[in-house]
Amino acid sequence: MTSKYYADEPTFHVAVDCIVFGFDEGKLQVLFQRRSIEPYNGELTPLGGFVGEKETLDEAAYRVLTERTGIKDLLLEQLEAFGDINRDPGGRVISIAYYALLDKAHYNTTLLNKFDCQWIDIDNVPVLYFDHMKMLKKAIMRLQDKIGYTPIAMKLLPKEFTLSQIQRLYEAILNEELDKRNFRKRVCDMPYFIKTGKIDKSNSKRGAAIYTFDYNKYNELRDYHL
Amino acid sequence: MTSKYYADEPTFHVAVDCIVFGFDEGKLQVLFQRRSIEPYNGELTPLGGFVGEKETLDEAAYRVLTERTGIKDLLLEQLEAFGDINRDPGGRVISIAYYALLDKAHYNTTLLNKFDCQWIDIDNVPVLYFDHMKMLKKAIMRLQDKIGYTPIAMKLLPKEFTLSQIQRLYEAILNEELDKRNFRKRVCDMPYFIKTGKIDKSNSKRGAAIYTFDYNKYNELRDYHL
DNA sequence: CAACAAAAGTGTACAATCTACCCTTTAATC
DNA sequence: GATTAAAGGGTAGATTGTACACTTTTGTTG
Repeated sequence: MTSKYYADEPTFHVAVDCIVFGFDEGKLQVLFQRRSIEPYNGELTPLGGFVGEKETLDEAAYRVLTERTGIKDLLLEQLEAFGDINRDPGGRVISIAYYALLDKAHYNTTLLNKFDCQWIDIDNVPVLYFDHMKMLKKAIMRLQDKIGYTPIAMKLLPKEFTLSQIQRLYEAILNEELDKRNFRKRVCDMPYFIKTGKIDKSNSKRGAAIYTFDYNKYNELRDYHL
Repeated sequence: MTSKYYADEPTFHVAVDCIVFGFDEGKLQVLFQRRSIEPYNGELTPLGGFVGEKETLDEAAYRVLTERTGIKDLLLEQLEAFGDINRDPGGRVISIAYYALLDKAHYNTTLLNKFDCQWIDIDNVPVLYFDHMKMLKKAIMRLQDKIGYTPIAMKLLPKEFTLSQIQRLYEAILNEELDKRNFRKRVCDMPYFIKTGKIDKSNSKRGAAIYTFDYNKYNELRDYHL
């Protein structure tokens, strides 16, 4: 890396590591990849990669995610930079941790094999190396926090969903049971959850009302309050 | 930077930038330094410096702060990594932004001149270069957020303080007036605000009760809830 | 020394929000 | 038409948040 003014300063490898969340069969899941380079070749790690000279940190994270999941519509947010000296025994690497939320339904499963990735239930995550467990914990805490005041969790669901599905999602994220009546009240009070009129019969004989999330209305209301 | 395994990957300059808050005469203030290198030599910037090969990010931030303020007891927390390609016209530099809270009473003012630093009222900050305004805004938002559920703001006050002082501090941070009775109720309900029995007459004829913050008790209670 | 000024200190009623809690509806299946 | 399995809906009580105004104290001043 050449620099006109700062040439005497040290330089570092910079990487991104993405904790990718999905939701399937009532379980919160995280996407891992088998590492294909030394050291720790073969171990599970979050989706990561080095930052390129011509890309921002966000772009690097987005590139890593899209190339390995095939999904372009996802929520991506930086967590924190990790820079302990020996965090990576392969060399000094400063890693910018991200978390991402995506709808597994859009996942290109052929990429699972190509990149040797796998989804793992959140309560079944194995030992992680480096400081990846710290990243995962931070990601979970951030997610738990943030679903309390923004509807980001909707990024984990298909465009159309039932109230029961949202509740199961929230329960999976918060790792606790929620009262059905109180939960539905809160959701239905928000004007950006729209009842489509359609009915989903896949999970009950009676059928459940199908809702969508109106991002336009949500953004309008948010902007209005700023 | 040599690396056994990652030698082919690009490397970057990595810096830390610290938004340092102080509190004086009822005003929230930020510490700036006149930049002494090109480009933008002479402009005001947050306290920053390059990360060294043998230090973590936190250590780099702490080093920059202690060497330029003389203060060792301060709250330091990472905000976010900034990595836009042209954020620094002097070269590609990835900057890890921090914010810090310290008690100006302990500030070594001889260092103000030595490092060409100055305190500026939060409502009087000039145009900032690079992405420093983003960092400042993020720091303020984080601070505003966080004082709602943790007592970090106490790091901005001397060890002993009056209730009026805390209230003025909170008002300065939140940039709004608070109801005196409600505010005092909330503070006094917390068992780690300790009335010393001493009285401060510097600001009123009547005199105000002097309190301290009991960090031990606070940590005990926090730990208990985890 | 009496009046004044300036900040400290205190309590209550109302509103809003959160929480706990169970029975009815619907339609597919047998 | 009996059974089943999930969806759907309302209320009372507790807790929390908010709005609001006067008294106390003591140094200063005339």
